[in-house]
Order: sequence, then structure tokens, then C-alpha cells
Amino acid sequence: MAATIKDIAKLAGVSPGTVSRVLANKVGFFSEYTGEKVRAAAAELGYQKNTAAAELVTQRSNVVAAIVNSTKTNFASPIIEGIQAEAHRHDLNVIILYAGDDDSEQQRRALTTVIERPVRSILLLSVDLAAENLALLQNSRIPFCFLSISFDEIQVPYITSDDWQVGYQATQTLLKLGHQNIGLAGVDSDFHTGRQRVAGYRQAMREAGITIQPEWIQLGNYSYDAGQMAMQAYGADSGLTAIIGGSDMAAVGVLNAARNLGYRVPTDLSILAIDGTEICELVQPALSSISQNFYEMGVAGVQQLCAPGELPQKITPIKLVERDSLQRNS
Amino acid sequence: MAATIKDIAKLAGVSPGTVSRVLANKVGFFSEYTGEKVRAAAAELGYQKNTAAAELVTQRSNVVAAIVNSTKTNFASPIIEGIQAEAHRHDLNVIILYAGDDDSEQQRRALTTVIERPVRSILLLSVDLAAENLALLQNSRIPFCFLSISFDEIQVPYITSDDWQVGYQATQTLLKLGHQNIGLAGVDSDFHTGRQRVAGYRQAMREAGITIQPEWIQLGNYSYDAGQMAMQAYGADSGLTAIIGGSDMAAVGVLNAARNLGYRVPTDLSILAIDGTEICELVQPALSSISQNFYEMGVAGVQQLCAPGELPQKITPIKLVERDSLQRNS
DNA sequence: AGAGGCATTGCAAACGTTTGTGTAAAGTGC
DNA sequence: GCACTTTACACAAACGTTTGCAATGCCTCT
Repeated sequence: MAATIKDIAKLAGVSPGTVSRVLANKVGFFSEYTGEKVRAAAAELGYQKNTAAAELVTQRSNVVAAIVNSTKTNFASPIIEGIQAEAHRHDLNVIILYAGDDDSEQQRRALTTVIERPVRSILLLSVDLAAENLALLQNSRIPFCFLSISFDEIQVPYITSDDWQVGYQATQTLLKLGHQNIGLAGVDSDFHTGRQRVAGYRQAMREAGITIQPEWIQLGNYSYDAGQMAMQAYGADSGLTAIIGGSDMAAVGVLNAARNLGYRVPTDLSILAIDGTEICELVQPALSSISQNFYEMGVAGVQQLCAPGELPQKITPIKLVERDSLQRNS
Repeated sequence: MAATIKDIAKLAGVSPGTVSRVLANKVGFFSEYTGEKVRAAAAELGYQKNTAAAELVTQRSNVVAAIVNSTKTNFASPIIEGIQAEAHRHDLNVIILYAGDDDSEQQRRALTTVIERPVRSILLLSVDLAAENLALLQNSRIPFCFLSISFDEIQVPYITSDDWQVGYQATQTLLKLGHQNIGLAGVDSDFHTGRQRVAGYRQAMREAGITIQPEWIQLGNYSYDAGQMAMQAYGADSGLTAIIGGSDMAAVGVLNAARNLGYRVPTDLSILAIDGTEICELVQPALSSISQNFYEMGVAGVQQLCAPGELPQKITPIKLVERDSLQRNS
């Protein structure tokens, strides 16, 4: 149906090889005259290159795939923007696949769609791969790198923030404001990221000489609901003066549930979010946050895959962004 | 490097053709015995199919591409979920491409990446294609369908809500609550969608016998900033008792700016959002909305592309979702 | 004039599949 | 035991490119 280089070759009266060289603009391999003739023929036929065929013979591709864990985590967007920007610089194209939340079957589908095709490399945004899927990925021999997620048990390349520091600095921030009874809401201690954040929180509290009450740590899956449930578990007279939300969404959940319980934020209760995505600015009061540099993570991910041999695990910096949800505890 | 069917063929002592048939599970074309032998060999070699090669010869593909306009519009997620779910049902794989906001160069890049590859069809989520890019798309002969965007000048397939009705019903909702001075904030009248919403608004006001003051309509690009700027333009004593946000984001912008101007929502000012994404539930007060069924749009998009010959323009239903941002005007 | 070099182009193999056609062996019915 | 069908497989072409190699013609130098 669609025009091929053979059609162009016939129309321009040259061989397919020559057409290929002209279209790839391999200077020095064709005369000005035939170059024009071929380009004219291509334009006339509305030629569209079949990249799949080209990739088949060249055995390389300029597509990088980003697999994201779900549409729910809103921090995916700055990462993707970072990936796009850096990929553009390296003349790469980006395709994105959704892998669902905890659905190992959907993960497998996303993974095989990219593995079965010539992609140059794979970036996994915060996707916690089931063991068999990780095996699939490693087996494929395609370079990959995890983003915004880290591991302790297994040895894989990843780029993320230092989650221990995230927990530690969040807690420190509140301690410095004079808070003592500090809750941690909505983190998932089943995985490395959450465990590290809890550990950082514990260490900061320990250094301050504060004994953590067990109910101060409310685990969850970083979601809005998790934040709400955590706050409900704390209740109307929790004794807490500050709460760290395990993610922005969790913090918003805490915020709204706290308001329903009669708390005023930040007067009665300070809330500190972790992530620092745009949602922090949308709610009232705007949530102060320990912010991760997601854009930078995306950039670093592409760079890492373009410069193999680099160290496979990298930490991006975090910083406190003050907005309106924190107050000194008097 | 990677194993091919030829390697399997050699190992299993059969021809590549037979391997292909076994792996494609073409029952009746091979004996139980060779089937086992081939599968064992494939497993041993860690074989991964090269789908690109297969697609080259079969001239068809099971990939559908979704091109989304930017990472900013948060309604993309339910549409994508709808696409994924329905695509799964048809045994299709989905890849997603970002096309930037108003960057025709980035649009072109996204478009060519999919056109140059064997994709079965293309869904464009709310992307307003530059003329030359539309030509590119149409020229490619790949079936496509626009989602959540409509056109009047050009004849292309699209699935969206009835934007005139959106504007009309939003206005009606507020009129029924006794409001008369109603603002419309952040819609973009440069394109069909925005024009229609404005037209619906005008018609409802006309029917109610209300003369619209020019400053009541504050145009913008549906963003949070657009909402904020609109509200700032209205000012602290606008005389308005209700405002329609052109999108959820715009409505949140209106909400926060209104609060800064001293308005209490909904006591002093009712706000009605258009779209009804999750952000409406996250802010306080939760925003009532004219909600679109984005998930359904995604589903319908895939169905439309799987059943060609169907009518190419479809309207998905809208509905009012009441939350906490509306109050009767007394 | 012969040798060598260069510019331009054609030829053909290769990439990893799918699938139509050919064919030998085995099975079936009389 | 013959003709016929079925089963199970091999063979080879094809998909649309890229690219190494060969071939041609022309130019330049000695």
C-alpha cells in the first residue's frame, strides 16, 4: 500500500540502495542531481519510512521506553518531562507504557510489548517489578534503569532520592520547629523506599531523645485514602502537633481528614508533605514539602543509559520547600 | 546476539517454519512431539520474539498509540485507563507519546515516531494538531481518532462531550440556584471546544434574560494560572455570586484566588468546575462539577478504531456531580 | 597511453519473521 | 494392493530497509 524505497527507486530511475543513501543523507555517496531526483520522487509518493524494517537490519533503535506504574502517582509527569527533554538532546524518541499498580500480569504485558520490539533502553518509573518480570527484563539484555525507587535485596541500576535522608530531614525540619509528637502517615514499609523513610524518621526522633509511640506511624500505600485513614486513626485528640505525609497525596488526605476532625492547619497541626509536586500548591493551605527533583531524575535516567559504564546507582538531591502548612510549636 | 527461531530450529532439529508455527501455536500443523521439542529449545535459549520482524511480513500490528498533549492536563489518566482496559479486551497493546503543549515541532516528532512504525491506529487525546501535522497524519493512512476535542472547520473522527451542553448545563445549574451574575473563567475561545462552551453559556444566560457583562467572560488556557488570573481580574467586589471554571484546574485557580481576595466559598461565591477529575475531591471545599466521562471516552476511542465504518463522531454523556462548592443565592 | 584515484551508482546479502506450496510418509477404504 | 486423503514437516519467498562490495566512467598524473 504505502510507498517504499523501491517505488521511489523506480520512479526516480535509480536503485533502492541509492534511494536509501539519499534519504539517509549520506553525503558524498550521491550526486546533487540524483539527490534532487530522489527527493522529488519521495515527496511525490508521500513516502513514509518504515523504521521497523530499518531497525531490523541495523540492529539498533533510537526509542527509549518509559514504563510507569500507574496513572495515579502524579509525580510521573515531571520525570517524563525530564526524560523527554534529555532524550530529545540525544536524538531519541520516547514511548510510555502503563504497567498498572500491583498487577503483575499487566506489568508483564507492558514489559513484553517493549522487549519484543527494538527499543534501545527501558526506564521504569517507580514500578516495583514482580520477581518473574524482573527476570524477564534482565533476560532481555536491554539496558534498563529504575527511577524513583530503590532496592536493597537485589542489585540493579536505579536513580532516586536518598529515602533515609527524606525521612530524616522531614523529621528534623519539624523537630527544629519545636514539635515533639510527630506522626508519619501513609508510607509503605513493605518496600525499601518506605522502610528507609521510616528508618530516617526513627533516627531523627532517637537523636532528639523522643520515644515514638507505636500509633504515630500509620502505614499505607502513599495514596490519598491512606492519608485520610491515617488521620482518622490518629483521631481528634491525638496529641500530635505535626504529621509527615508519606507522599503529597497522603499529605492531602491527612489535611482534609484533619480538617474534618476539627483541626486547623497549621495552627493546631503542622503538615509536611514528601515529594513536592504541584498538588502541594493547589490545596489550601499550600503544603510545605521535602521536595524531590523528579525532572532531574528523568534527565539522569536517560544520561545513565546513554553513558553505560557509569555507576549504576545515583542519588538525586532533595530540598525543603516552605509553603504554608508548618508552624512553630509553642 | 539474542536467540532467533533459526537457533531454535537448529537446536530442535526442525525447520524455522515449523518453529514459527509451534510458537504461534497453530494447532494441527505439528505433532505433539515436535511441539515439545521446540518449546523446550525455545525455553533453553531464552528466546524472545522479534515482533518488529513479524510485523514486517504480516503487515499488521497490535499496537495502538495514544498521543497526549501534555503532562499538565490531568484528565488524561482516566482516558488512558479506559483505552488500556478496552485495548486489553481486543488483545491490543498501548503505547503513549507526549506531544507537548503548543509545540508543533514536538507534535511532529511524536507523530513521526508512531507513523514510521507499524501501529494499528492512533488516538489523539486533546491534542490540537497544527495543520501540517494533521496532513502528515492523514497522509499516513493509519486510522486515527481524536479524543476530548472537537472541530468544526475540518472533517475528522472525534469522540468528546457536547461542549455546548457543557457550557449550557453548567450555567443552567447555577441559574437554578438563583444566581444571576455568573462568570466564566479560563476557557480558550480560540478553539472549537472553548467556543462551544462559551456559546452554551451565552444561550443559557440569554434564555434567563440576563445581560452578560463583558468582563464576566475571562478567557484563558484552562490552566490553574488562567483561573487565578481570571479571578484577579474579577477582583474583590466583582458582583459575581457564581463562577464556572473552564476546567478543574482553572476552577481550583479561581478558588484559591477568591480565597485570597477574601471570598468565602461557597458562602459568598459558588464555584462550578468543568471536567470532574479527582482534583475536585482533593481541594476544600470539594468542587462540584459538570463531569465528563473520560474513561468512557477512552473505551469508545478504541472501539471506534476496532469497528471501522462506525460513525466517526461520537458524543459521550456529561453529568452534574454535586460536592461542596455550590450554594443557593438568596 | 597507462596507471591510479575518485565520484557515483548498482547489486545482493542480510535482519527475523510468516506462510503458501511441495512432498514424503502414514493412514484409510475398497 | 491400489488410490486417495491426511499428517507433519521442509523449502523458499516475501516484508522494507541498510550497507559492503563491485563496477563504471572520468579525471589526473607521470
